[in-house]
Amino acid sequence: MRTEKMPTDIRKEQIVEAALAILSDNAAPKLKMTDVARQLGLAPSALYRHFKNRDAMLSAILEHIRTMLHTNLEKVRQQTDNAVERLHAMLVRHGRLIREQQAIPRIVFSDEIWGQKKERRQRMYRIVTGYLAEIEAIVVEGQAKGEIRMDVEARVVAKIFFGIVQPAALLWHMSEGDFDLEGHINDAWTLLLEMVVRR
Amino acid sequence: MRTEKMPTDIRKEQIVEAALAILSDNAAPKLKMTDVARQLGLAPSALYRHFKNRDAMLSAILEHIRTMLHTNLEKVRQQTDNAVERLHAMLVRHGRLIREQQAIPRIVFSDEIWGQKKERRQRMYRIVTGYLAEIEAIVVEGQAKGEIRMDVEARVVAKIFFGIVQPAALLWHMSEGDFDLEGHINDAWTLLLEMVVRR
DNA sequence: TCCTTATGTGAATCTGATTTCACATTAGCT
DNA sequence: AGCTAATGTGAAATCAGATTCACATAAGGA
Repeated sequence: MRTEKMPTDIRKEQIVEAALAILSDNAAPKLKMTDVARQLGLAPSALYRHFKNRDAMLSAILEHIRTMLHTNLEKVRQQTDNAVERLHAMLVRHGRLIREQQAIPRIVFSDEIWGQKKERRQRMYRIVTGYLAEIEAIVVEGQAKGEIRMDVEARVVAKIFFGIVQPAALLWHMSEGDFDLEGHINDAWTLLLEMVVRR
Repeated sequence: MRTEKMPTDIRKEQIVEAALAILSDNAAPKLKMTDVARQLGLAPSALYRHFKNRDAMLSAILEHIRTMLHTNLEKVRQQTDNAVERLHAMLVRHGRLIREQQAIPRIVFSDEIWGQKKERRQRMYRIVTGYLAEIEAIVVEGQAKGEIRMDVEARVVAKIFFGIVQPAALLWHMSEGDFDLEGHINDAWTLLLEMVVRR
């Protein structure tokens, strides 16, 4: 295997992506430096040229996930102006994300997060609540434009949204793809829709 | 510390409970044999008198959790006959469970489950789906008695229920108790109620 | 009470992973 | 082309935690 030298900024990206790929692969229990290195055809020690240690690498991964979520949201915002449609689009996209990026729930729930570093848990908490806040914002805008009924609290809708997506990820995961992801999302959407637009 | 000899059936119980206690303690990252032993004032090696290995111990813990969930449900069934009240009672109890037994989400999400053993993941999947099935049953009974509208699928209600409880656990956890658990459950209940009884 | 066996112990071992280090190579600048 | 700093490597050090084992002890039945 040919392993070229890479400028560290690119290599860092590659490492993060390799890590996500590994985590998305159902077989992988815990993220090992060795595995990440192999994925790139590098020696484990090479990783330390780019990250101080495993911990720093994990931080970079977290950041990458945050960005993915945010980007997702931006795209939906551009895709349509209507709040209800936006919520739906978010759900659908999230379904895809769950399929393709199993890494996300994997990380969110992993011991890495819950372990030692209180700091990391807080970081994750901020990512999640930040995401919720963005969804909430969509709802609030929708309410202002009369697309969404006023008497449900936006904050609650956001949490319900989260509540659709998160267990779906979990169940899909546990079932090794057996769980009917789309079905669940459709069902949930029907109810959410009714909840949000009807009186 | 005085450490008496214990018949293995009692000791097993103690070990499982010690493990849960450790996991419920926010400080604990991963469940270490050493920690479990210390909690009981035993030498680590003593644990191996009661469980073949760490893995067997984890299995016992899973089983214990399954029992807890099931017991919870049984109590609610006895508490009231009305399906809607039952759902509410379940929510409230679950809130308590989240507070007191942080161990449960901890285990459910842990690497222990997702790691190596496919078998264990399946076991967990069965526990969760079993629980969902029981909630679904409550809904179905409620529908038969006219307490719950017929045109929402029981299966979906069960998942929504799960969707209320699970993210709550996660957020409460991440926030180190800062997250407004009761508020969330109340809000969610209001919506669920409307969804389930209104047309 | 005596014996047998289950339970407990501490030290040693095994395992699997992260990390460090001295050395090699390549990229890219002048 | 030649130099230098950045990147990569393999072997070895380190670490943490699970597990084993030979030995100790106490519980409970005969």
